[in-house]
Amino acid sequence: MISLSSSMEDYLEAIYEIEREKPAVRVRDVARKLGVTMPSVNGAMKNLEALGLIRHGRYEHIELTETGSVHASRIATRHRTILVFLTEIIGVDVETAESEACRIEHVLSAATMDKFTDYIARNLPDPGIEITYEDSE
Amino acid sequence: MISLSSSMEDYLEAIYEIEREKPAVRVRDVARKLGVTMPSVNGAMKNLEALGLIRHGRYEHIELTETGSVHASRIATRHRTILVFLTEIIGVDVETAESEACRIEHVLSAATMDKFTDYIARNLPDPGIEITYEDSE
DNA sequence: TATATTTGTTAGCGTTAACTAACAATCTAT
DNA sequence: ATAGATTGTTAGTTAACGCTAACAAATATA
Repeated sequence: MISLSSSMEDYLEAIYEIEREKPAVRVRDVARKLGVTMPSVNGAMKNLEALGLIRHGRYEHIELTETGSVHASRIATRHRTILVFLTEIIGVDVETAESEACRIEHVLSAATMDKFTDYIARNLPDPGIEITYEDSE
Repeated sequence: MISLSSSMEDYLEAIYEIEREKPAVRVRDVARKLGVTMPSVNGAMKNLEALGLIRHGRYEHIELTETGSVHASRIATRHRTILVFLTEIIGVDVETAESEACRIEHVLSAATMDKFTDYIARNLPDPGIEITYEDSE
């Protein structure tokens, strides 16, 4: 099981999101999305490439590998879960929730995440949200 | 408003807790509680002293200042709130919740903490009502 | 009291991860 | 085709924060 730092998880997640927004992911996009400089992205990309999570030729665009994609989507799911939880259940405003989800997503165990998912499924006040969970009733 | 790193908050909180367990707080105690070496504690103490949050003479015991105490108790309260939330509401086991509370406590805004407190107050399982927050099948 | 053990400190190193400055490649538009 | 803008890279710095090794003070004990 690959274990990544919060920082590397952020990069991976950013790439994953940009992949869904644009035809190609470039260093510049990642830098912009995360609010860091391009050299920082460059260093991180070397790191993620060494871990087999992305492919990135010099001056080329960035791609997630299969493994990288699996990891990234796991992180993205955590993010969404925490976001829904904070906004829909706890009542935190979207902006705050967004920024706090970014940090919480790195610190919860898989087991706790599952409990969150279950709890949300059973307690969502408004069932008409675009994410559907299993019927628990 | 003083802003501390997660690491410094951990040290402050540890001192606060040890103060309630023992007559004097020593470098050794903090090191043991946080699972770091004494030199690490030493460095952190210099840091916290420079910030006016503790007093610590060479080879002497460690004390929280008034400001330090206020900060530390705020962190401790966050910790307890998150712990209660994870165990009582979400149903995470105490051990996992303890370790995750340690990390979440550093990343939530005061506003979000308030929402959590409110939510807990409104949703703490009441012995008189049949609410299940664990999978009870 | 002298020595051993425990506790505290200092110095110096390694890692992570950000940054700036300078340089290189690529792309765009004339 | 080439000048200028944009994007990417490299090198080197900085800061936080952990560590080990070595030394110093304090405490306990023979």
